[in-house]
Amino acid sequence: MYTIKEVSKIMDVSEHTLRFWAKSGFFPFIKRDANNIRQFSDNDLEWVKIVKCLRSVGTENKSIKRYIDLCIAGDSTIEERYEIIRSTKQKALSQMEDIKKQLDLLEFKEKFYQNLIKNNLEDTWNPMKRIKLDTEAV
Amino acid sequence: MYTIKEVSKIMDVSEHTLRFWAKSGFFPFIKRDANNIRQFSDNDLEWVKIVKCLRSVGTENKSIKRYIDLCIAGDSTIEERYEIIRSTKQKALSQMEDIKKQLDLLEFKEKFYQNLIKNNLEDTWNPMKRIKLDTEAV
DNA sequence: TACAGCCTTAGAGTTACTCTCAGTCAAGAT
DNA sequence: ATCTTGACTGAGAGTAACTCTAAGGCTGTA
Repeated sequence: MYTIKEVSKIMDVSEHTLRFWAKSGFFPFIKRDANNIRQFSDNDLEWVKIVKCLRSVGTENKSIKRYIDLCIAGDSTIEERYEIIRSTKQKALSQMEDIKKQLDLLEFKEKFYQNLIKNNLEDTWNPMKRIKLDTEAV
Repeated sequence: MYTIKEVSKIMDVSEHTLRFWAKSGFFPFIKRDANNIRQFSDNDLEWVKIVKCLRSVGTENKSIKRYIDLCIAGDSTIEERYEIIRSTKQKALSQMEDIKKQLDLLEFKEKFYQNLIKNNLEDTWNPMKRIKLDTEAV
């Protein structure tokens, strides 16, 4: 059993956010002790994990709540849950593709600046060697 | 030369957002025609592209403005711009890693639901075959 | 008795849009 | 000559998902 502080450290989610998510109905199974303090079980950590996963792919909290509610509802919702997971996976894959493209651009810029720095150093004695690319400001 | 509507389509950014970004000082080079209408050049599209790139990796608008201002300032800011690009690239790489991890979880869940669906269909005549994983709700 | 750690509700602040007016202007079609 | 379209502006409300502070309360330990 873990306190909210421990869960915050283990899962790298702020206590604020964990309480916010709890209030949003994302963790319906968390037990409380005699003093009303949340006691996260290992299984509860799995719920934090899936919520984190859905959030990190940009799933809205409303849709996360929907998924949780479907889980609670039981076996009759399995197909809908399966579809949610599948479409989330597709979303994650297209995000991967997007980040790859952005990485290409960033690597191009990185090399561009590396060359620029090299040339500028040479400029110390040869000011004619400057190169500019059209995408860069004067 | 492109109108804002065309740029919106080409770059897949809403006109609202383009004007918002323009007002934020992200496109200092856009020319206007006699009627004050923005005329995006191909070079301006490159600026939209880098802004999109920085945003998609989660760079704050404040930092994007900083980068643009450094570009305007000229050669003396090349090293700082290089560092920004490098750290942004690192950020993108760690986001890739994160998405990969989330994909692992989503694929695990996907298979889990596939099995569940298979077993539930068999349950039609054999109700004893049900399997549940502890991470799933009743 | 002080303090740390947990709890609650309420509410303000933040970021980056997102959208809706309301009003202006100019070019082209009817 | 008027109407429609597409662009512009500024103001301002709304949104999501936090993020943080404040105020107050309980409990177990030093």
